[in-house]
Amino acid sequence: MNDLKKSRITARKMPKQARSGALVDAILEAAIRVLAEEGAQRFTSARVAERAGVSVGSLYQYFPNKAAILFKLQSDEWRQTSDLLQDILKDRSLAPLERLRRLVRAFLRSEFEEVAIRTALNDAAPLYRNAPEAQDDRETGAQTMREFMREALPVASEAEQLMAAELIMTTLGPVGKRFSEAAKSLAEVDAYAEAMADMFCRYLEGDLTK
Amino acid sequence: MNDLKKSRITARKMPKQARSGALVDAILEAAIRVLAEEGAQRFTSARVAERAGVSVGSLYQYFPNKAAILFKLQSDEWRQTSDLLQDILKDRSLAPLERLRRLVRAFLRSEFEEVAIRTALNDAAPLYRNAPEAQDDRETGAQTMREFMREALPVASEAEQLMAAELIMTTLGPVGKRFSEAAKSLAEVDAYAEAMADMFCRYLEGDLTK
Amino acid sequence: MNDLKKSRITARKMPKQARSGALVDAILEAAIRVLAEEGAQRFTSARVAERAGVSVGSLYQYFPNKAAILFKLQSDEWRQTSDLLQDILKDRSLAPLERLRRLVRAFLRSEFEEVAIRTALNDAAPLYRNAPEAQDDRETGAQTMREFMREALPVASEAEQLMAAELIMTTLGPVGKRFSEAAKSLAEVDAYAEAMADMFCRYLEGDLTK
Amino acid sequence: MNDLKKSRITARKMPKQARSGALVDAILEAAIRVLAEEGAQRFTSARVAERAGVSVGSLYQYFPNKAAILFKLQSDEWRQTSDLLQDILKDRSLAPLERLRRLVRAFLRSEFEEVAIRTALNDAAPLYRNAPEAQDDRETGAQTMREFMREALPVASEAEQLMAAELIMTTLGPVGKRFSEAAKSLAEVDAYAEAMADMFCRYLEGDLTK
DNA sequence: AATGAATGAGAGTTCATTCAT
DNA sequence: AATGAATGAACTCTCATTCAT
Repeated sequence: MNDLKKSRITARKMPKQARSGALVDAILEAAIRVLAEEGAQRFTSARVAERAGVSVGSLYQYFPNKAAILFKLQSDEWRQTSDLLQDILKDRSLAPLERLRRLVRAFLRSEFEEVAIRTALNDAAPLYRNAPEAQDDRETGAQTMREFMREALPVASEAEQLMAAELIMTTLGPVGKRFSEAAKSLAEVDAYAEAMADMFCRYLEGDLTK
Repeated sequence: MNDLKKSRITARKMPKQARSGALVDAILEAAIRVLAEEGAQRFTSARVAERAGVSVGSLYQYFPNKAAILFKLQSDEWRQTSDLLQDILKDRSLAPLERLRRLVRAFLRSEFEEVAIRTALNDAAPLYRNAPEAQDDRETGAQTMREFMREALPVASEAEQLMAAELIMTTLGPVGKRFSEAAKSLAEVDAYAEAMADMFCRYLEGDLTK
Repeated sequence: MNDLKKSRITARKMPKQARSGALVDAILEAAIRVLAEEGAQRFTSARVAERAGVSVGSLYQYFPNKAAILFKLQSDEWRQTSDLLQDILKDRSLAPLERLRRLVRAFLRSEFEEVAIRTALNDAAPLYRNAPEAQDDRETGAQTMREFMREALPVASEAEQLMAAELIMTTLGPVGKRFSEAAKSLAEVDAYAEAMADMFCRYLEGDLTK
Repeated sequence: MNDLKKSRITARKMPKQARSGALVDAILEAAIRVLAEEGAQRFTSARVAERAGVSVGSLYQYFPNKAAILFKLQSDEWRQTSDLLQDILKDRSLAPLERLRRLVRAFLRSEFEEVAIRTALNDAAPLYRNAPEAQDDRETGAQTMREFMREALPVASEAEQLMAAELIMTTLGPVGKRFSEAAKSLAEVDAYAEAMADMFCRYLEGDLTK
């Protein structure tokens, strides 16, 4: 494989027209299919182009290199998760811990629906991990979680709030993935979600009532 | 349990056949060095052989393919973790939750010491993951954790015990890795360990006292 | 001399439309910049078009292929040299050998000013060399030199005159280039010019006084 | 890197040794054939390997990259020229200027014999020019020429000697190439050689008798 | 006329694995 | 047993040129 000496990973062209936007979409969808059906190892630029019904040349007109495609995919995933966090954690109509419980459930379900892609994308991480922009996307979600903690743990110190946010963010991702890989049915996913949510809630209750 | 040659990451000498054992060890040590210093992407059989001071041909005499080397490494890692679990969780001289706390601490520290290898090994996972034996190694550790749960959560139902065991096993690994990647000092590692242990303990206390 | 476009043929006898003339100029200037700044290897039609602020399509409307651009550039260079030869060698107010000396000096200085382009253009020679028109441009300069020799070597045989003309024309070009590459200052360029002129003059004096 | 066997461009006397030596030779000979028959633009690693009856992989076992092959070829050329200079210029049984005349003749003839290769190799110069070792080979020949000048121009200043050496070395190469490209017969080559030699000799006589 | 998206052959290079010695 | 030369498919990426809009 190629090393990422030039980590210019942001897309080459901004899709001005519907046409190129469609092409970018076609490429990304093809990329997802290749990733899900063939795995990270067989994720090649030629294969993606072919699946997208596009020439390799076109592919490279929209993405500077293979890593950029993967990065875009991952970026979209993070945005999706970030949205989920916002939608659920900021909903003040529910008690904080209830929100957290719903988040865990929603997150695990969304992971479960896309196990194949998420796993393959994870396998491909070494290819795009070094890109500096990768951090930005994560940060948005992390921020939301920290805000949530300020609300959920009003009596805890700031350090405790930060640690709680970090611990839960860190746990949610990889553990969610593992569980959605292991689960065989939606019911099982929900069972796992319940257990994880229990763990998180009891952890936070400790800091809440101390 | 399989009759896999026992050579762990912290190389221990082989009993059986001194010669081939030494060779296998040399290869595995070289593999670790290549992995840690050059990363999963540059982990090639030629490079491993060269670092081991062995010909590629010899390498293929002891390992059927590149994946087998990685698998062995991973297998050793699991055995190490398994030993850790046994040593700590079965020590009845301490209260269960104290044992769990110590386990988390010990686990994170051991991860921290070998971040480079563990990360690279993880990156290489797609190459060896499909091997069926992979499950066996994990199972030993999981078994130990389940036994621990039976002792720690005597009043909980078996389903609850199983879920608790699975949840903690699943969390320990990837979250441990993340934290040991993020940590900059041993003190920070310990802080993370403390938080994780808190989470686990409060979770178990819930089931313990219900 | 510095500005290629000043002595360019297209600038003078541009046919059809002033507009396309401007476009051609823009392309050629961009081509020079690309050549000088990026080198022959990175001289691509896309790059030239972009630098010229023109679409690739337009580029191909004025030049049948990439080689044609390079050929035009080279052609302009030859015309420049040809003009230099005419201006200096035909100036009857000076003694022939003094004219030759001035030519050498002027030529080396002009080469020195444009080392980057000339070197890159030379590197790209394989791409345009096969064009048959290439000879024509050279011929004009060669003709001037032959006429000069008739005047400078009146007692020599025609064969000697021809050979002298060819030898000096052949030497001037590549040796001029080499020296202007090697030289670090204008003074050094002049020193080289002096030596070359000495060589030429002594050579011609031999035929002159035989 | 491997130690590359020395083979000249005219693959006359290569003592067959180890297998790898033969392979390197086969590659270099194939490279010459590709260069001469197909030109610099079609000089690709695949083509060279195929012509050598070898796999691309083997090619890359002996040369780190394409440029290295070209560089080796060029290096051999320089050694050859260097040898020629030594053999002829150091022969004290002849008068200096007679030696110079013979050198010019011999050089032009050897160029003439290998026009195709030398031209193609020159076209490929951009690919290997940047290698720092390239200078070393040139230096040997230049040194010989300087020594010759000390002998041939005993009364001239050192600066004059150096300039004469540089001027003649610089002229010999590219002008020799041009002439051998232009010449249609050996007789014509010799005629060119005579003219060049005249020029050099008259130039040196000026400094000799000043 | 002008555009620039699309093409796809072709380039250089790597590497897991084999097998004659 | 041990070696390491040899293989060649596979990979990423480039670029001259065309052609629908």
